[in-house]
Amino acid sequence: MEHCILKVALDTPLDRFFDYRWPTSAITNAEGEQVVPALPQIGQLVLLPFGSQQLMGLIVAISDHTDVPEAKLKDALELRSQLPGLSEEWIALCRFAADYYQRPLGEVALPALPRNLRVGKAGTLERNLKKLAKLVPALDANPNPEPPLNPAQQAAVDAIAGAPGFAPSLLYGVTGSGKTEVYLQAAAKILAQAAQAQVLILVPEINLTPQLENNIRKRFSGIQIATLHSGMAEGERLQHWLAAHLGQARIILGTRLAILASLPHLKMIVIDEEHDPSYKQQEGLRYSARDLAVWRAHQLAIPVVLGSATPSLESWQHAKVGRYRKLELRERAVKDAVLPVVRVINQEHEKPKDGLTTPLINAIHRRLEKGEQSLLFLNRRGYSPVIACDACGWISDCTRCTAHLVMHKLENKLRCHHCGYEQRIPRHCPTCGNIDLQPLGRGTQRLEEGLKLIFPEARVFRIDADSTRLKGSAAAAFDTVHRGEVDILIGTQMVAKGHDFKNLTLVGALNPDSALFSQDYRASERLFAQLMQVAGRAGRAAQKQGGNISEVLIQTRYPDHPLYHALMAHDYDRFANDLLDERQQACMPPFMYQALLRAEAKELQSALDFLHQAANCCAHVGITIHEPIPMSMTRVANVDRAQLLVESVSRPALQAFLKEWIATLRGLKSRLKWGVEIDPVDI
DNA sequence: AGCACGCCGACT
DNA sequence: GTCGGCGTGCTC
Repeated sequence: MEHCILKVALDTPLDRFFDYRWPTSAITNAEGEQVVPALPQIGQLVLLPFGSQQLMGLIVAISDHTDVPEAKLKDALELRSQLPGLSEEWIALCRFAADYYQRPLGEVALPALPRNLRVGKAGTLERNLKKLAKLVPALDANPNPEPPLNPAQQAAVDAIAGAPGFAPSLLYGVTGSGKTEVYLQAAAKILAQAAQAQVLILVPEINLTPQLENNIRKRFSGIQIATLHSGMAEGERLQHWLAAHLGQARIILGTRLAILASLPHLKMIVIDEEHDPSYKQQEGLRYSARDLAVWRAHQLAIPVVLGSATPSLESWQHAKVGRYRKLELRERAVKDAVLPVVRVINQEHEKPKDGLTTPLINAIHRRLEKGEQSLLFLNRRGYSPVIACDACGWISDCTRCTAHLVMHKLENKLRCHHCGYEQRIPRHCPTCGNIDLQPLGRGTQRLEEGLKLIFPEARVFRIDADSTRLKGSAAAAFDTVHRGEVDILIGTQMVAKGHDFKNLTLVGALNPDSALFSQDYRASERLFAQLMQVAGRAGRAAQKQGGNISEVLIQTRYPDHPLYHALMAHDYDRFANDLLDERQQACMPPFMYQALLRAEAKELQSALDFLHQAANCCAHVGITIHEPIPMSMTRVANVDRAQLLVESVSRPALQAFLKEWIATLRGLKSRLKWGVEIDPVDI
């Protein structure tokens, strides 16, 4: 019998391919019939015996010889020939990501596929393919009536959809400036240019931006739209993935994981809110969907649009030096909309009562009188971040983490937000017995309690991760606000994204100061974006006759901080340029390339020892290796974590060093858990 | 990473 | 007597 050799990538940390036999001449099957096996192709999936388990592998090469000894070589079990193979471009994308993030190809490519494709039986796949074939795709990609654009929007659409080849654009415009309309009309043009063209639109979190999905579906009611995000059920996920892979879905809307979808006719990528931290995966393969999107666009020579009111400094710098075209939308495109007035309230002069200063309380009163809504933004859930005993100094620390137990009064629980530990709130101090335990600080629950006392007649409503724990309840909560059944909305960062509250004219930001002096140098950049975004919830349709001007009031102890000044002046340009200058002078990203080696162990010292050993095990010319340090939150769930920062002004030099370094570290055979992160965002 | 094999402690 | 702890070695 004749065979060929399949070179296969597998989802294992072993950085090599595995060889398997596949028959190329007729064989006898179980029923005793002679059958000719399917001809394998690069990009197809195969089911394989691997050790004692069965795994799905991706064929990356087909050959007629192998260096693997005959005794070790095994036969592949099943070829998934029903499914068109993954394209060479897709494999190249995975290979790039694998190289860039220093992982084996199989660890990138296979987890990027729907689980049902990897572990499911052939029958599941066939059923899904049949279901899709029945769904005859409507092929009318013409958009429904499009609203007129202002000149800046029109120029942006023309620039994006008119330029052939790789053309990255930074679409810079405040909330309400009409970025979405630019995406939609640019997408319409791209879809019109080629009969099969696909457009990928990435959003930070799909569940928080249902309005965008609705807009897309309404506009393009004639074509199939696929959505891809982590909250989907596996069956649904497979359906949508297949629709994209087979080219049936013409618009693909998804979160960061959608950047690794198979899109055979991809002609444009949009990254909405490109600065958003959720584009960076924070576990496993820590990739940046935004960066991969730009690479993918470059690979395919297609346009990519990065949209934001507060672009990341990385993108800002690219635009500054001309690598990206900056397309600016200065006016608010929404009818009658004006920018909200942003003011700071000096907390040193105006002492807050129940967390609220008098000017803020008065501003809320004015909205209540006019029947308008107010939003109070407090990025801290629970009742109070910690409770303490006045008598002996005991505080509610988590025994398993370097963190406080947060008081959740409604559930009568102390809860660790990092490891999930919870206990009843103690009636008296566990060390001295004092019954007078004090909640320190203020979370959304406590703010809600205070507001109900100050405004007994108002309908106060809270939206945070606790109030929306049940699936689907977040959407219901937002609907309640949209229906006008809420006067005062309290929310964490959950409310900052996407939602356009028509009747909301006041936003109060409580206690944002801590980010100003954070260890993390990116904290102020994030704070600006967050405040800008939450400010954008107000004032989209404000200033109807008799209505209040939309107002954003920030309670701070540092009213003169440049960040607040820039916010009041709506001047992100200056803020970003100043930050970039600082970064350049301090040799920080984007003027420096970084990687982080993390280690975890039961004892902090063994993690630090490993990192010290790592720091001294390799030659490093042109690479700076910093001192190993415990992570700022050292212990989580009884595991101590430490990290080692590595940086270079040359990315190729850093990449080359890392490759060698990681190989050496693997050779150390250390028993503790470690990993390397490229372009870390929180250090 | 899984997973099996392998050699030493407390239990029906 | 065996169930099970996790050390180490392999996966085409």
